[in-house]
Amino acid sequence: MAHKNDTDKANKRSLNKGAWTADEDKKLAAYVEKHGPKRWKSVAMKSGLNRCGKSCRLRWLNYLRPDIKRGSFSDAEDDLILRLHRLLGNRWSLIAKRLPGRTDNEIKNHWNAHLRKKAKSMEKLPANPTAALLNTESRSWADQLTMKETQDEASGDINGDQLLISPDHHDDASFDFSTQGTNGMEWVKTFLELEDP
DNA sequence: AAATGCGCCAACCGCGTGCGC
DNA sequence: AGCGCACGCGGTTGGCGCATT
Repeated sequence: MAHKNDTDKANKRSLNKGAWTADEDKKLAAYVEKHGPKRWKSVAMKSGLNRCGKSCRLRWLNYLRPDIKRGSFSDAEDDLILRLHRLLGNRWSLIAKRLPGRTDNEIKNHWNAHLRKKAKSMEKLPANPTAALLNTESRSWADQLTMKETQDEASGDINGDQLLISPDHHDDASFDFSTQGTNGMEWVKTFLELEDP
C-alpha cells in the first residue's frame, strides 16, 4: 500500500503548473464569484481546475481579485513603500495593507526590481542624522504598529479605512507624504495617530 | 540575424500559525 | 494536549521579453 505522502506526491505531479491560461482564469473567477474566496482545496477540486489550492489562492489574490490595481507604481506609492520598508522591513503583507489594490507579491517584486537599488543609493547619501535614528528606532515603531493592529483586529473595532493610505493620498490633506520631511519621525506619528478613533 | 545577458514578473515552495476537532 | 487541515507569508525560481554584443 502506498504511503499517503507518495500518493500526495503523485497527485502533485499530475497537477498543472506554470502560467495560467485564460480558460483557467475564467473557471476560477466563476467559481470564486459563486462560492467565495475560501476553502481553496475544494475550489481547486470542484472548479474543474487541475491545480492545487495554493495555486488557485495565489492566482486569485494576485491577479483575479476585482480590486486589484494593475499598472506601474506612482512616485507616491514608491515613496510610501520606501518609508514603510524602512519601518517594517520585509513584511510585505503589512506594507501591502497600506497600499490598496496592490498585493504583497507585487510590492515585493517591485522592491526587488526597482526600489532596493533606490533605497541603497539613498543610504549612501551624506550622513543623515535621522537615518541612524530610524535604524535604531524603526523596529520599535514597527512593533508598535504591528501590535496595535493585532490588538485592534482582535478587538474587532478596527476601522480599515483609517489604516489605509488612500490611493490618491497625495491629494489627501489628512495624510500628505509630499509635505512630510523624509527625515523626521513625524510622519510615523501621524501614521499611527490615524489609527486612533 | 543570432547569441548572450539582464531585468522583470508570475508562480512555486517551504515553513509557520491559527483553528477546529 | 495533540493532531490535521487550511491559510498566510516571505524567499526563491522559471521563463519571457528586451537590450546589447
